[in-house]
Amino acid sequence: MVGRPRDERTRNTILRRAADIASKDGLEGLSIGRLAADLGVSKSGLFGYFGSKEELQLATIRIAAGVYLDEVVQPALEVPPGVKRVWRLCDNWLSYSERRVFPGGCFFFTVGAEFDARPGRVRDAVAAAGLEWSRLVARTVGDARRLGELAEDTEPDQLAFELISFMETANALSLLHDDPAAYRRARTAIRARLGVADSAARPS
Amino acid sequence: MVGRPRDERTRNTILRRAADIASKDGLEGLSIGRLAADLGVSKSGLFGYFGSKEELQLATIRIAAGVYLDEVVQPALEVPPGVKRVWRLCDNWLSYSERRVFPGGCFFFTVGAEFDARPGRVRDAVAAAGLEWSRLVARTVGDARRLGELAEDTEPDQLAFELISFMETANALSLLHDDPAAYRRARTAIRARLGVADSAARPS
DNA sequence: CCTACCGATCGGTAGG
DNA sequence: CCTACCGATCGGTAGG
Repeated sequence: MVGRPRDERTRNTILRRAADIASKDGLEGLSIGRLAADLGVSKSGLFGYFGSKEELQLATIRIAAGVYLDEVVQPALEVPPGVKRVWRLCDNWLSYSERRVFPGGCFFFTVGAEFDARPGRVRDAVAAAGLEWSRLVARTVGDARRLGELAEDTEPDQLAFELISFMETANALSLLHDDPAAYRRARTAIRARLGVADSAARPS
Repeated sequence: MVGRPRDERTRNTILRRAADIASKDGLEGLSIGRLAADLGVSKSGLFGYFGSKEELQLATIRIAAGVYLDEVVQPALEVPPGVKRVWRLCDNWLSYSERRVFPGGCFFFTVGAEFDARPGRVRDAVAAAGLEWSRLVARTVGDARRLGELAEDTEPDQLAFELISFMETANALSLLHDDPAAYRRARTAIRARLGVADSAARPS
């Protein structure tokens, strides 16, 4: 009953826009009045969909997680388990960041940095999403090792940490310095770490 | 004449507190009224030191850069050039983050993520500080290579990117998940990358 | 789902 | 360096 079934399309439109704004200005920088003006609706009308700013923030995180799943995770699961799937996951992530699916780069990078030193439900939701992602990367690495495609002494959590480090930092540096070279550096580092060939990325 | 020489100690106290707040809540989350209340002075009195919020933000960045220099850079320059100096620089950074010299972790990580998608002087100052740091790491790596302590085909910019990735991500994950293991992972990754022994960090 | 409003807080200023 | 204030905006509510 909550969420007015008939208006779910409108609700999704609102949240997709909210995620775009939050990727640039954060979930605190996202104001209800500005979002309403942006969408050409009244502030109290928009407010009614969520009931509080915190609920709007939490719903925005859920929508962004859906985008992330569609853009990064799902297409990688079409590749069979192994090093190639690990590479696909990383390359999809870098492409998602590079294409500015969210205009402020990775939504979860922005809001992670914003809430990492504050308590509350928003922080908990952001942290949970990040943990799920870390575990997915580690599990995918673990599969590749079990298949004999990575050294036997590979520690999945450690390698996942390293891969995620390259991705996050490419996102951060490309935004702060308007420098696409960061993505090239991340791909070089990830390829070296996985021992995959420099195939798709060297037409020039 | 700007900055009232007689009050420079007060000014420094204000700015050091401002940097602490900004490391948690960002440079936009830093409000003049809250900062004044925190320090027990009037809002307009504090305002008079800076003249605008943007000038307060820029002065806060300069103070934070000084802390960074004292905590991370200077002590590493006491070690002679080479791989050990690179390691020292990285280890100092991780310690600076881990000891919460700023309560919200690395000041520049927080404000970098906050301003990476907004134009303006604050962003430019944050980006310039980040670039200076990247170049210092790359130069230190280049020195080590020239001394024959790293492989001849080491690319300083690439290795600097990788080292910085591990540091930034340790900071981010330790905060978001309240998990000190991130620092261990970063040190493991950096040691492997530099080929330095697991000396100081394995008493247990 | 709208207009009109609430108290709180924002950056900034007047006046002393 | 203070008190007192400015208009703008914040999240949220009343009333229809």
